[in-house]
Amino acid sequence: MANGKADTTLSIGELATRSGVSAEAIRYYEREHVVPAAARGGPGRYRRYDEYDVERLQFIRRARELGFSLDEVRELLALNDGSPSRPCTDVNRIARAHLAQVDEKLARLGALRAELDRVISECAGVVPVADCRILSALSGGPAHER
Amino acid sequence: MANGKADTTLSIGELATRSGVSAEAIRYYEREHVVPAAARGGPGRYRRYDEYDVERLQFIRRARELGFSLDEVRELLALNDGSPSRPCTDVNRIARAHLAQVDEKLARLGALRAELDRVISECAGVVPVADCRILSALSGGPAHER
DNA sequence: TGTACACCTTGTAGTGGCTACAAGGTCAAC
DNA sequence: GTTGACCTTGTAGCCACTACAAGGTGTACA
Repeated sequence: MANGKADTTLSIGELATRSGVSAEAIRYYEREHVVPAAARGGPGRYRRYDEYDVERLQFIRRARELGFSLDEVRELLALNDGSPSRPCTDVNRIARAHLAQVDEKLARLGALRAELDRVISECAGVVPVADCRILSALSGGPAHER
Repeated sequence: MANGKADTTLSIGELATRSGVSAEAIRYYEREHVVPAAARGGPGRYRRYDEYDVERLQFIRRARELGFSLDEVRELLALNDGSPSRPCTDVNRIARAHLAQVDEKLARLGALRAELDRVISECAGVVPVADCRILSALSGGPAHER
């Protein structure tokens, strides 16, 4: 209570600046129960935050940057808040499942990229539209697709 | 007019089956002016289609599978419909710009994947939550992030 | 001719994770 | 007291659909 850190209070705009999460996103997280409803301190009815909230939002931002969904972020936060002596099996499960999803997305995008590249490479861009290999590929050209 | 192909008429459901595009998506494309409003033929007011529409929808489906946006699809269709003797410069431009976007997305996703993998590899999943490297990385661990 | 039933119609809401307003309220400083 | 920056809630928009509701139509068969 007297640690000189937790009793600084911040507005949502200050929290936004400090955490790197926009004020609108913070309100959105509150609506979506990713973070609890902020206390409305002081004389008025504005949301008030402290250093703990800065850390929390930074946690969320980093998780989002790694591509975790808000559902996953909620779970990770709950695990982070839970019993500190429990093994981090669930954290690992969530992270590995997410990695697997990212790998899938990469594989799909890589295949798409290869196909797109193949289609493009057949066309120099100077022939008449009627002979364009890109368009003929999309029209069901002979090269692939069945 | 008497080529035995163009005068077969199809319902939206049949077009969906033949083109591989759902009936709901076809109606959506009509609303979004990706395809023109269908004729309402026959005795009632149902949409009627022909073989030409099957080809059109297949074109759209293939372009979508390659990740082109509906805006890009509209442009590609217009070029495909335009003067057949014009050079396919614009087709090439659209396709190459799209490829560049895909490459960007791949690079970002690859970097994210590497970072996620790094974070995960530091944690065997059996240590207490309090010592979990995944959570400490998200909390602003010492390894990176600033 | 009746009727069952598959299919179609339009319109609306939801997806994810926000962003971008609009219209008005509050706070702090001067 | 007044300015002006900041905050409030609520709503709409993004993308490319999907899903559903409530009702209309087409056709096959009895």
